[in-house]
Amino acid sequence: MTTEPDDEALFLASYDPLAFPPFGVTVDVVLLTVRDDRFSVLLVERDTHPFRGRLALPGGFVQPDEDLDAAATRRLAAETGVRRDAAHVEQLGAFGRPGRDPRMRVVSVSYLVFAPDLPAPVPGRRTRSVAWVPVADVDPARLAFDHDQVLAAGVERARAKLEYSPVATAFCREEFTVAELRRVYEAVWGGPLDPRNFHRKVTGTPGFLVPVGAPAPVGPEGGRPAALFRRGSATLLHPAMLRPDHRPG
Amino acid sequence: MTTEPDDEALFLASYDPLAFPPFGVTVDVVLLTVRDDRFSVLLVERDTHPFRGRLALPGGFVQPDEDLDAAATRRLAAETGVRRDAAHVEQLGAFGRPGRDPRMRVVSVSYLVFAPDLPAPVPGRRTRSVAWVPVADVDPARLAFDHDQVLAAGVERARAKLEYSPVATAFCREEFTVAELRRVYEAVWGGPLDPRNFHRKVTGTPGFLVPVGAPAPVGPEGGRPAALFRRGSATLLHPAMLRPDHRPG
DNA sequence: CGAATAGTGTCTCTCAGACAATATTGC
DNA sequence: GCAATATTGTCTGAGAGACACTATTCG
Repeated sequence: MTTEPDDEALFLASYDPLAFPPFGVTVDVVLLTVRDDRFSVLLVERDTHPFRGRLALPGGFVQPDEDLDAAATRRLAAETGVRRDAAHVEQLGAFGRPGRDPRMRVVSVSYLVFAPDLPAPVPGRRTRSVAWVPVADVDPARLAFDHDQVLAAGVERARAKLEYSPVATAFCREEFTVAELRRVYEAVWGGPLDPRNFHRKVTGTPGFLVPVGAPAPVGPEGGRPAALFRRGSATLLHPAMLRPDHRPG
Repeated sequence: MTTEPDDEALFLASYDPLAFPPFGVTVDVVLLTVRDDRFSVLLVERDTHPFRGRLALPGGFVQPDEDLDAAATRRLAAETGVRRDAAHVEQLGAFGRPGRDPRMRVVSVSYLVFAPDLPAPVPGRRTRSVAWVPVADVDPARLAFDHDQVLAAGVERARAKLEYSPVATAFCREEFTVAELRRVYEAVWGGPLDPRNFHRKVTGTPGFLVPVGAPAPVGPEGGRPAALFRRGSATLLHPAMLRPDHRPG
């Protein structure tokens, strides 16, 4: 069942990588957060061709000996200052339509990142500016490449994932209140949730939240102080959170 | 906001695609079906290097002007005879760890396909043989490349997707009985389901199944004949089907 | 009729959604 | 006390799981 070493070596020696059509491989990062109760994405204004002056997702070419995940987290850190362990990172998918990049055939592997509200990031080398933009305010026609499709896929995945996984906590700081978590859900789903049912639900779902020993923070403008929580160990929520009007068809 | 044409043309003219590290891009297909009540995957035995003699998922290099989806359906048709419209096809993800292919740096975009039980497929050019293998019988260590990881991701995605989407019907022929659909769920999830609750559930979930006018097929070895159904128009199930013991943690 | 499979009804328990009521803070 | 926010409790209806029961076929 195993191949003979001599045979294998012979084959490798005669193999010419350039006989295969050359592709470029990039990573693009859909970095999402909740800022001022607005579900927002990090966009950069490109300062080089192609799509110079247009808004785009941060990203760039994968290096020859670099894993895809490593490339994504490298771009994330370089262009936004977010460290991998401070956020939720998952692969979103590959986008490779011929012609999506006018320079050459490029396949982009996109990554979805959830991070808590962050200080304003700094522009990178090829970017004129970088900014958080509320998802609802993004004009898809203004985005470079096929980043409108990538962003749409990331946003929809984020909305779906909040239902059955505890990743919403990745939008919060390490310690947070139930109300803060609820505002994350409300921002991502785009509608109000009943604070009382929400509270009962998240505190009653096993593994979602763990109470912090010192349960008394401040109150911003009055009201009873809220208890603090950290994220629990669950990777899936059971039962799931349900989007209010969610009637699929 | 838009770039000047002269500027753009100048840049493109001076651009050298080969200055970027060359990647190979392949598609791999995780083709799943239910055969004899067994959840099975199509594997080929490789007849060329690398991994000659080892089992692998069907796949191959993407052509220079070919869309990723098109490449996947092309390989699907070429190596298995399955047409795209006869199956459910979705992208699974990209796998691109350096070293996963000894020939060169290769990023594989994998596709997940659900098809009804099919006649035995024929081997392709670089494959010695091709066969349906029950998922439970696959030895991950015997698979070529990183196809153990790709297969595992596809299997888990399939199991999860049966919960909230009607894709299980893609494993059935165009017209099917509730019992046939139930055996699909049982094969994929690996355990028995209550036929009575299952029947009530699937027929009661809006958009999942539509009854066929002529509701009387044959009975294989006795028993009341079952009604026939086709898949409905729903893309998501509400409420979802639930895996029996599914206690995430 | 008996065996086998298809399909319906019933009961209980969990849980989502609506919303009343209580608790705890600042002013 | 009053306003504001946090948290608990109560009720109702949908639905999942267990399982008795009826329906329809073949031999």
